[in-house]
Amino acid sequence: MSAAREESRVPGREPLTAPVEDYLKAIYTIGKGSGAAATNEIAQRLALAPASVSGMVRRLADQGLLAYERYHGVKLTESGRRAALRTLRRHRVIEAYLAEALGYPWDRVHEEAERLEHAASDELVDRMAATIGEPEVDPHGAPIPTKDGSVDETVYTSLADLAVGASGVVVRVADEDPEMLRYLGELSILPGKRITVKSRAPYDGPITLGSGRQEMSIGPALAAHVLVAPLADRAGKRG
Amino acid sequence: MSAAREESRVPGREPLTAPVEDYLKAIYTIGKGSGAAATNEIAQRLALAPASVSGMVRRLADQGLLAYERYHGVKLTESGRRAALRTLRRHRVIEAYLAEALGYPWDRVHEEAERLEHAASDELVDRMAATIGEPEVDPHGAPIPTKDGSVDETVYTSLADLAVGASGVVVRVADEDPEMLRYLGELSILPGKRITVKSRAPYDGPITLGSGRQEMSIGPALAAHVLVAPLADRAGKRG
DNA sequence: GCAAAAAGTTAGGACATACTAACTTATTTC
DNA sequence: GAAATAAGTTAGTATGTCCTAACTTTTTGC
Repeated sequence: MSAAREESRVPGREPLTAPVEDYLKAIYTIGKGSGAAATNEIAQRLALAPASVSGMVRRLADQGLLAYERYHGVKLTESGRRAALRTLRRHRVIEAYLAEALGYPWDRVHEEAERLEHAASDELVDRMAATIGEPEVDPHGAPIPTKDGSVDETVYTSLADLAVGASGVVVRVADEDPEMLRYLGELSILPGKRITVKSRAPYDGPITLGSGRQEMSIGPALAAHVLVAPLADRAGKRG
Repeated sequence: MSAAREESRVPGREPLTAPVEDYLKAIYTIGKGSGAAATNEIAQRLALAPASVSGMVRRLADQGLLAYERYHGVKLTESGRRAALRTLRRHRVIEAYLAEALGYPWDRVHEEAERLEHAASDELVDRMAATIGEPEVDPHGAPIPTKDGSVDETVYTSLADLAVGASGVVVRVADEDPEMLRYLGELSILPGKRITVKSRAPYDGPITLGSGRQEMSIGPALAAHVLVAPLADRAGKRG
């Protein structure tokens, strides 16, 4: 009976709990591309008290999922990174599937995926991906990790950093805030859209954008959440 | 801050945890049609120690989900019944969806649904149901509760109880054991199949069945897991 | 380079869920 | 109807995750 309960004691193969998966995801996205994640950042992203993070982080280090030095933040180990990417893949495949196959509006896929990612098996996720044609990005443009754990880690410019006069194609928008997503949708600032920065008012003022014949103005906070692939600047700076 | 955490304190509207949903489902299926559920039965169905059930059952009673009298089993309250049926609906819609939309084999939908049922929102479940045409039963023939909490509670005869010479249409098979489902699939004892009991060997011996031109023999344990709607007996007893 | 501020940690506790061991109540059997 | 058996409960404990309060370490700003 105790044997039955200890089943697969292969080290590092025990299924991770939902909170653990959330920590790993958070740490991965914070420290994306090598950086370390600070306790407070993790706490903020997960809406937890910093003290809780200290505690959890120590346990995760014991499990070999991350490297932890007291007072100096954490970094995922290879095994932690793999686990994080597995969860991220689930999340993004599920988002894409909900949007594609079930007609979910793009502002609500995140919340639903946030719960399903912990319950869906790898097989389910793979079937979903296959059914909608192995998408490479989720509905917000975030790249979907492959099964073997590789992701596109290209770093894009945000609309807030694009020079006046420059153009870019929207590749990705922040996915967590439904209201923001609805607003971006209204403005039709969507992945794939081509946008030009017409002008930028001083003192963090509004940024005026052109897209096709449309012209609009958004604040820098919003602009920071829109990532673009810059296009060869056809016009130089003007404005 | 404490206000933010106590949010929706409407009594009986707090989201239920996965274990609680599992208890309610188990209690519902055990006491289906009014009966009370015994502690040991609940424990067995959930693979828990009876002591754990005693503890949980008291908490569920405090929450108004069931009526509990020490040493005398439990019965769901109306609110408990509603919660159980909500979970059962999720489970069965998910099973049906996995089979229909994602090509899941019928012996594996149960396990996957067992986890997803706790993570899927009502909206997701409703979209799934709509997408596959509002099915009335899951892949094993179990009736899907409607959104407003009604279910078909017809009690069917099992193949083990069908008289020799009698015929019936398979309406439902037990859903939990993948191996059994695969075996039934091989024999093509599937919901919708018409089957006649040809003979029954004494002392719990094998039951011989006819279905179309096919003839086969199964044990009474397996037969007990196949529910049928008896057909008017066209031939009287013979054999 | 030291004081104030920020960041992070430990201590101690809560809650949900499970367990085993020991006990109590109910049911069965003769 | 009393003893044996079955069913169910309580007591005490463990684990995972979270919290607040108090403390320590690091960083920042002059």
